[in-house]
Amino acid sequence: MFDTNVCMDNGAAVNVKERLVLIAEKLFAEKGFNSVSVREITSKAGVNLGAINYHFGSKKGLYLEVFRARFLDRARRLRGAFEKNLKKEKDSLEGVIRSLARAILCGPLTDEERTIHFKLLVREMAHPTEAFDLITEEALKPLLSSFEKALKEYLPALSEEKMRLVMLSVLAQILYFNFARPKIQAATGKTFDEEFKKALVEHIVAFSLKGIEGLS
Amino acid sequence: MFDTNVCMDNGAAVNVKERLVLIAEKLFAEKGFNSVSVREITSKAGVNLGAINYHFGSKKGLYLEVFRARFLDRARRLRGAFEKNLKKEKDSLEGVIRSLARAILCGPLTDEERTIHFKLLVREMAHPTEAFDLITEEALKPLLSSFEKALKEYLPALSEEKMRLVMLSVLAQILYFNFARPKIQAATGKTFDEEFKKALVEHIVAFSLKGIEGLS
DNA sequence: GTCTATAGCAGGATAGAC
DNA sequence: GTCTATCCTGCTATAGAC
Repeated sequence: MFDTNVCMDNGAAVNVKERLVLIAEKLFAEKGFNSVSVREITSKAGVNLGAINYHFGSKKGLYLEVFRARFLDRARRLRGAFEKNLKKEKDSLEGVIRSLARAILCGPLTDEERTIHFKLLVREMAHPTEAFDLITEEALKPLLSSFEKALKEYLPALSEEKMRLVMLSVLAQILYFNFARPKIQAATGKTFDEEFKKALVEHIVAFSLKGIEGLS
Repeated sequence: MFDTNVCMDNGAAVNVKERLVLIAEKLFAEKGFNSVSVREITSKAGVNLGAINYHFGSKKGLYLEVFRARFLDRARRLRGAFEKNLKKEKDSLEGVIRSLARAILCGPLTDEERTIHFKLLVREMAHPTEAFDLITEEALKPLLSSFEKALKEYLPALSEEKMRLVMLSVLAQILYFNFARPKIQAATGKTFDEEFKKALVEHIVAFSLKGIEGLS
């Protein structure tokens, strides 16, 4: 009669498995793997305590599923947006930087998705688990090699080593502005609204563009 | 006869309380508060399980003591080094940036101290606890206002808002290069030795200097 | 001050009814 | 597939011997 896996939650129909992944990634991003309990996940998802072990085998299995099912999808959308931006932007170094910054900060991700995405990423970078290789191979390498290839067109003389450092400096700012919101708010006195985010994008583009040009 | 609080550990004489703080800050930095147990701390410190509650009241008390006794001391040394560098450096914007970058990355802290310091800082920025206010008021604000004051001399036209963003961009890179070592190593193929660290300093100085100049 | 023992609780995982 | 009840482990914190 009814598909008992499906229910209405905030207007979005999702089954139990999906709901667990959705709630879990929020909590894992916010507090880290060890600071989240299966009891918290299941109660917030409104499902049974045993559901995680039934569907994913273990808490760790759910954590990995978050990356397989959600993180990688977002990473692909980010990379797609970057490459689409590249074609639209004017043919310049600034165009390349702007394409990346816009893809990540104004791109296909909602504000909440972006927060989750980069908090998960930073956590894995600081304290790698089994998900680290997956992220590196399937998400970071493809995006960074696209970026590197685009940069090389305008900076043919820049050594590969400097190129890597440049990409890390840009990444550092993007990750930091997403990760350290409490500090950013304390330092600037601003709330993280759309206007402020746009100012951040402009800042990162301007700062990084000159920084990169200065190295060549 | 003997002071039973004192023992030799790797050549350094420290009492039980100090040993606990020393070991605890390493573990808290590496894994985060919730992922470290008092059993792990006491056993690695070679002291009794009850010692933490006896000396600090609770695990949280020990965590706060890490910041009061160790973090703030390092922060003061960092700020002192920055201001000392400022006097020695040539009178220029580059001198200001270099003073900060050198203070933090080649300054009074050992490599291990720097790793611990900035991992603790990033954790508090991402997920503030009671220690956050302490850090902000006693460590970050003093250093950043020194930096801001020095910058203003060479960039009188730069708005306060842009100044704040600049400082955050510089901080972002420093934090990231200290926090995301696994990723940095994966991306560059380098080990984190002295030579590589020097290259990182040079990179951050060069990248940020041009980035800042471009904004004025 | 330092130790052992243990209280008291929360964690992940599982078994078995429905 | 879902639920409840429960096992067992590990946690923080404390009490009390020495």
